[in-house]
Amino acid sequence: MSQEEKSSGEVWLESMRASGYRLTTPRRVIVNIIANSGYALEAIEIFDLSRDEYPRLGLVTVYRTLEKLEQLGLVQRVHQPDGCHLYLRAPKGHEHILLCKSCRRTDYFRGDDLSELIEETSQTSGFEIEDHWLQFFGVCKTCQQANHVE
Amino acid sequence: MSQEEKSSGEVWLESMRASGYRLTTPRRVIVNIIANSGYALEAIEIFDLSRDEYPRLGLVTVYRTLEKLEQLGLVQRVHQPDGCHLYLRAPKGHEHILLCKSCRRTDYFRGDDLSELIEETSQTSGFEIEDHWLQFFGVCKTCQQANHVE
DNA sequence: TTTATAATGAAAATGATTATCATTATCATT
DNA sequence: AATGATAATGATAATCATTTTCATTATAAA
Repeated sequence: MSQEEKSSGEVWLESMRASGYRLTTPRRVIVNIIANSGYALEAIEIFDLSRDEYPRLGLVTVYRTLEKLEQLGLVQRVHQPDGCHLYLRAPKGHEHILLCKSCRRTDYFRGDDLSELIEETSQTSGFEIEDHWLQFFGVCKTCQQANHVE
Repeated sequence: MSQEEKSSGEVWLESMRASGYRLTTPRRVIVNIIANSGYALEAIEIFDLSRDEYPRLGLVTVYRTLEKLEQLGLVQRVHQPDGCHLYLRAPKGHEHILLCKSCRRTDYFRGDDLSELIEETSQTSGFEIEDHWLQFFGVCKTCQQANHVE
């Protein structure tokens, strides 16, 4: 909690470097856009926002960078009932995602320990359960107010 | 539990009719494919399976029928970490989806009552939570065995 | 510096989904 | 059973997100 503290973006870049990826300007720009956004973004939105800083960026590089960040567990591709392929900071530890349906604002919450239910469901179904999703969808405070005015 | 019992397909078709949709051969065929499948299917797979029974079916009709079945809450579009747009029978009541990553076999489980967590998260975040997803992903018994043989 | 090669971006290709529109089928009414 | 309004269909074309290809450029280790 001093000036020494690293931003998420810096941490992500270090993580990429540690995995043997080269640090390039396109990657720096893309990473910072996502790490500093409180919203789930489409690839094309990340592209547009990044080009404000680095106009000769190619859309392909956005896709390639997203792919790597996803593999490193830093970014999560988000799926929603009525669409998919939005990207946001991956939840840490036992966090889960809370997403505004209207503006795609992102929040994270800590929830039930699902390990018991997972164990129980494994037994009953015979499945070996490897992943789980617990996601909430709703309307954030700002969008609730916006809709009231009408 | 007699011969009188209606198959899921028949129930879905009645529900479509009740909503004012006409009952057509393409719809009957598509509905039965999905209702009787234990797997989450892609649109193109539903198309191929349906054409065994009704060869002049158009792919567009599959998409249109899926859209309606989804609106009626009978079919759910499934999203997975590494892809989306698979279709399966929607979970009923408090059921949740369990999906095999390997063969897309579908199962359903009953789980935690999330209402308390939802209430609590609403308070903390200020979000008005409207929907939630609890999904498990794993490997079904059959695929576990298949992988052992090698 | 130099150099091997990872990364980039432009362009083309692909593939899933959607829109258009003339034709056909359903079903309420006769 | 026949009629007719119109919902539904399917062929085709259009759209749009994502991926592939490949010549050029930038990174970072030596």
